[in-house]
Amino acid sequence: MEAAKQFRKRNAILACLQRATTHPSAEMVYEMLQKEHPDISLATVYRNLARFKSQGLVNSVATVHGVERFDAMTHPHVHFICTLCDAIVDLPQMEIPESLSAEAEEISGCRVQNCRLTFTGLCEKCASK
Amino acid sequence: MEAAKQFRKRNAILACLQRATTHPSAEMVYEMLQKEHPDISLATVYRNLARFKSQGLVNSVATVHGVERFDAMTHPHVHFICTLCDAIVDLPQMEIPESLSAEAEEISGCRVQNCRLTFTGLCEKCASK
DNA sequence: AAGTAAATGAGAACGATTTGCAAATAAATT
DNA sequence: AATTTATTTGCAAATCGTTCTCATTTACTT
Repeated sequence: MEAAKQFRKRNAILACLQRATTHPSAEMVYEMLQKEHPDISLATVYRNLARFKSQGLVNSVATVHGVERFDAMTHPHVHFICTLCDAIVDLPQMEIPESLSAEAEEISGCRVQNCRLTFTGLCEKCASK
Repeated sequence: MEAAKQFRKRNAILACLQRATTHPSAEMVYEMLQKEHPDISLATVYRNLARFKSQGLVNSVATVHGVERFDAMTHPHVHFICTLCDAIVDLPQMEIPESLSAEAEEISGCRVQNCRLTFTGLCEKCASK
């Protein structure tokens, strides 16, 4: 009973995402979990990310340089992506007007399920160089 | 002088993008050019898309299922992506308020260069099934 | 404890994109 | 027009993120 009970890696992956503020990629999650779970496999990270996505627990925020980035904040919000350092930050102060989706539906006849507002440019750090 | 003068493939690729309304991927551009240029190479398409992007002639609109999609309309506008058939359509009737970028800059200290508003859901065709 | 189902690790497979290199084409120079 | 130089291209190999296969381990049920 000494040996720490072996919890599912899945929980660790979700928890990692929930505490992250960096909108990490699969690889980043894998690296962040190295201390806690040195034996984790990258495949497990990918598998569980896919599962979380299909469960709606996690969203894909963007693909930056061919790398998908994730977010456990599923409530739609605004993002900023730095084109220099690839940082993705939330802009929680900005609201996406509810009315936008309705407007899009009316105009296009599409059924809108999701809305994403993303700015790109230079983040504060990179801009001040 | 009989033989048609050999124009650069580059022009054909850009022209193809400019007349396309589908926000094609590199592969789609390649296929669309088959009749006109059966000897074109996929690598050439990729190379020129990268060049156009760095020149600001073409924008990357989204990455759908790991495939990058392009647009020669560089003026920022609204897109809708169908999660069923992967179609990407413009919603030119919807405007992105200029003020949004300024607001984002004030709030975050970032330097905003670009803004993207994207809806996802079911397109008209797919919704009516 | 045995049997079944789900989760995982390791590495192979896959697919989109990039790159190296030699040949083809265009542009510049004489 | 011939020669040199720079750019563009086709092809195939390489790269890299992601997915898949399969054998093993872990959890659950009886």
